[in-house]
Amino acid sequence: MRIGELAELAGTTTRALRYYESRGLLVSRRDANGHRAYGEDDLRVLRQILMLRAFGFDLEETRPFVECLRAGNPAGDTCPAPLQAYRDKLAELEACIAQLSAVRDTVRERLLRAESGTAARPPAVPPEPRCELAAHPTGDTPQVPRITRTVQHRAG
Amino acid sequence: MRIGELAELAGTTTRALRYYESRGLLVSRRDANGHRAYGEDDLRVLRQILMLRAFGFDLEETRPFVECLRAGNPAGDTCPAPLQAYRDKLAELEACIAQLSAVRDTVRERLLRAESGTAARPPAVPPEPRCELAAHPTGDTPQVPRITRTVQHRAG
DNA sequence: GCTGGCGTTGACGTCGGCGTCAAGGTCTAC
DNA sequence: GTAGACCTTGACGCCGACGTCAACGCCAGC
Repeated sequence: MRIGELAELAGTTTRALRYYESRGLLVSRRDANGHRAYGEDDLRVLRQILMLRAFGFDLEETRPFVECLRAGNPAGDTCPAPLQAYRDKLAELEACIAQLSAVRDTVRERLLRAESGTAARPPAVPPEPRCELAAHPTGDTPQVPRITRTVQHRAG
Repeated sequence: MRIGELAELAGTTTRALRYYESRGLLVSRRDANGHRAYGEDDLRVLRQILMLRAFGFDLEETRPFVECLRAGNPAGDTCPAPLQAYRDKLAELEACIAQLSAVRDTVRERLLRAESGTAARPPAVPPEPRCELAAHPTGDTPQVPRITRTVQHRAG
């Protein structure tokens, strides 16, 4: 199977596949003419990646699952590292949900005060972690939520 | 008051202030030497902006509030546009929380299955909107959650 | 042999919200 | 006069996950 076929089967683009390969997540044999050649196991790896991305894992976080698959496990998530990755992501999700709920409550309160004309404003600035929320990107592919850590640039 | 003083009073940086001005959110008089000069109302506008950013509004979304303040309202959120912005943001927050909760449930379920060794995997791909969740960026400033819409680039 | 459709690598563009130089001007204190 | 602390504009850097050219190779069918 060549790259275009694999991409279509998995519902993504050739560009994404080449990008995953550049990150070391996908590997490819090459035909005599240099074209990438894939098999069924590559499709499984790719689907694993895409599913996790859909759950909000960023690419690097999918690596333990990919390695687990490559190690021969039929499911990519039964090794210790993927299990821990699940737990970490769950904790992240819980924290973000709590955070967003707190913000929602604060915004709701401010809306009520503003509607009633009661101009009260405690600084009311919630705590540390950040949650970014985004609309669906292109509308052509069935998009799915995404959760990403975004530690900002501060290194010189 | 000059830019450094204003920035420190509001707990931000001069770079941010110049950026806000470049976006048309802050306006500045100039001293004879070309230095920016600010007053108390500029501090109010700036605080409004920073508070909303802390709630997850992106810069452009703070504009109605700024305009409401400039229109003479003591609170920036009693005009129709800011009220609607509050409501929109609330709806966005609710949607994102629901989305993240659904993902959390799915991930939790997959964790349980993987822990028990039961390799079952329905595609289980949740719906459309995206939520991005990020860690605190630098750790030096008291950071706060952020919610942003990120409609991706597709225009040519 | 020529068009069309696939593939290849490389490199720049995109998004927001600033950080971080760089190269200079201004004012104050010593 | 000179060091230092402030200010100015301009421009590039950063982050992830690709999109989007550009310029080329390979192969099939006409």
